[in-house]
Amino acid sequence: MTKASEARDRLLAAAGEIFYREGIHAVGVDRLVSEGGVTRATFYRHFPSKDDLVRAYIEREDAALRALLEAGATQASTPEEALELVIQGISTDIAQHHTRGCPFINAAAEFPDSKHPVRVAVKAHREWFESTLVDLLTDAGVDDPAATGHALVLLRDAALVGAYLDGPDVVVPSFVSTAHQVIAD
Amino acid sequence: MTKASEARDRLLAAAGEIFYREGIHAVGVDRLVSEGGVTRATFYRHFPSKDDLVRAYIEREDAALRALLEAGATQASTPEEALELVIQGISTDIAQHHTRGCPFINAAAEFPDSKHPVRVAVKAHREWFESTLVDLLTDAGVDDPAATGHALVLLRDAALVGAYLDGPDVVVPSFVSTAHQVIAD
DNA sequence: TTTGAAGTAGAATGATCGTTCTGCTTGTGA
DNA sequence: TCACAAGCAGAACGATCATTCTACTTCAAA
Repeated sequence: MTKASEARDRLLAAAGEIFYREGIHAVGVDRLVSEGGVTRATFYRHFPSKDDLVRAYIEREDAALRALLEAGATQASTPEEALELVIQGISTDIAQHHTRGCPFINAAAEFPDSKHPVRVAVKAHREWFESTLVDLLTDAGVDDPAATGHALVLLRDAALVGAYLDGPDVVVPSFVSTAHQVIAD
Repeated sequence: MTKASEARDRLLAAAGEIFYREGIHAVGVDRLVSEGGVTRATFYRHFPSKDDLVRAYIEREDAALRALLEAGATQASTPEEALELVIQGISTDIAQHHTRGCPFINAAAEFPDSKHPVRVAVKAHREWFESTLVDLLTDAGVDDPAATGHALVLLRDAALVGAYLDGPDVVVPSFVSTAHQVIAD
């Protein structure tokens, strides 16, 4: 577990907001420390470099989505209900919080090297998300859960990107109906 | 029409390659002029600022895709055939050229301001692409061409992003089959 | 009681950013 | 012939980049 630290939490929270809203290479350490209410020394005490803060930001987004899915999984009584909760959870998440696209896709756009820690973290997130969907689809008895799971991952990508570039009002309903269609087979 | 200039063409071609492969904020003018075989003075003679070069890069990508679709449209004898050529054209384009994601989505990730010229150019491209698809779908007599056209735009987004992050071998076939399914209704 | 880690504040590093400048050469149209 | 735009080469601008540093304070555990 990461050590508890108010300053670290403040910095990471501010960085998450700014990185998502304005991009990663576009914001400097000056912005990060001033908006985080933290000094440069404190920054580099907790993160060896800016890249490490970026990786922590990606892993934080990953953890948030895992929590979202786990909440749905424990709340549901059937696999079908769990799938429905996942779809609804993603929809409200897109409409309310992730209005600037997919944090993982956006980060990947800025890091072309697939071996960079940020890209590795993005890959890990996508693999977890897909395998979790495949498990749910298998439990629900869907035909070809592997292909359906992959299709749902792509659908979520499209929904997040589309909500950013075309607006959520058109895209989110389209995502919900297409997701149902894909699951129903 | 833009004035003919070897140096300008060289610079724009090199910039297109580098921006797409490595990102936009990540590459400086030094790289652009050295890889383009052009001096700084020539750079700023043709483009008032780096932002203008970025906009030219986006518009160049837009023009290339318009050419791709127009080639398919003139080659096909029926609307159904034209749609098929579009799907196949996008597929081979993703597998062969656009292996680093969607240039428009990637650029949008780096430019949060929706009024920025780059974002305006991206929006114009997406609106043209969607309306062109809707026209084709209307000619082909598909039910609800507006919704189907929008779904196809999202599918292409997902295919480009997925091919970059998960690999084209899994994603492109999935794109083709889902596109057919959406058109068939 | 004391040691040390964690915090604040701010100066300073060298590198790179986008942009502008001075000179010199070349080719083309008036 | 000559004027001028387009190209070359490279220095220089101030600003900002990520990172490191010194100096002082606070506070909890040993």
